[in-house]
Amino acid sequence: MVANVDQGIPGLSASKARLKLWIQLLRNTRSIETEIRGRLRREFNETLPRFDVMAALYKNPDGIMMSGLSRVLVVSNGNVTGIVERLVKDQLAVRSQRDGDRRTWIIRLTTAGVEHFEMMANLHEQWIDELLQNIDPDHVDLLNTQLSGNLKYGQDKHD
Amino acid sequence: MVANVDQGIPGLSASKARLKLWIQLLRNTRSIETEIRGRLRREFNETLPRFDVMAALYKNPDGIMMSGLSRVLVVSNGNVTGIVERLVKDQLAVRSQRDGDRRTWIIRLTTAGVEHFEMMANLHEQWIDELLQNIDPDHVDLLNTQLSGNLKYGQDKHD
DNA sequence: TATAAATATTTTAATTTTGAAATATTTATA
DNA sequence: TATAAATATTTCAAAATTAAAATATTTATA
Repeated sequence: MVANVDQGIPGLSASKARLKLWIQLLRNTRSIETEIRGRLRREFNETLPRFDVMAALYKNPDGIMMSGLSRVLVVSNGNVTGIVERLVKDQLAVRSQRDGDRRTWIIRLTTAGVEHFEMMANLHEQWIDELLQNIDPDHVDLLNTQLSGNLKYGQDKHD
Repeated sequence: MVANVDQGIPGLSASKARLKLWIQLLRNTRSIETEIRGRLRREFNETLPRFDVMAALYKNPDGIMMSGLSRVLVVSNGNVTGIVERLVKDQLAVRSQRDGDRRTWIIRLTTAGVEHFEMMANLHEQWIDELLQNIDPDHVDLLNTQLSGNLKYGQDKHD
């Protein structure tokens, strides 16, 4: 057990205080995600994971590899396979093979996919703006810096 | 589209800046969750959702209802049913009926469950302490306040 | 007291998610 | 050039997750 010094909250060690705030952070972000998920379903009959993949594809009009999606969305490879499969089946995305590298797939939104995403994107941005109204962007920025500071592990590449 | 005023980041409207930071926040928290999930599996052959449920049960030695677990963990009712079922099967938790209300179940950790959780809890707390080393607790606290400020929707109760 | 509304939970079907193993391909090295 | 190592992706089985519907019970109300 870590020594009970340097405590910002009376009676709690620094590590316990950090743990508590971390749990609250997860809870709060999950609440907002739940709200967004419900609105996507009710307004557009769309799921959050599909929306997230489409957003990543929209940001990459020249296409992005499966592993790129996995990296920027911080989900497993196999997960991306399933979601993209369904988007392709719905003709919202296409897979193509390039590069002379026959292992890699390049994923793009179709015209219908772009239309579908743009139809949702404006309202989605307004929702985030509404739900995070109280947030000071500078604080989030700082916290993001602090959060990513210890990620010697996973993916923290820019977009 | 929201007017392009009050911009903290050049070229980005306030809502776009907020959206971008929100996505980064989700990505960073997810990276840390992924790391914790992997360590739990490798060190203890345990999953994160099960650990989270056990943590909530440990904090409530007098028991907590299924709906209470659902609320504090911000997951659906049906989800809790499945996880608790597996914990009960493994004899780490028990369900009991009290209150004179035959709809409700009170869930508790068994002695084995308490032992199992305590065995993991210290190391888990160290992991969080390590992974969030760069985090200023005051900033997380402030951000939590800001995040929960707009949650007229979901659950933001204490505990 | 019936009946309706509210509450607590489980069930169900579909999707999401993970980690590990398998497959295919490319790159590096002996 | 073989062979090994690395890379990219899919497949697989199990668990997690959701939303909606179903079930059971309690509480409120006419």
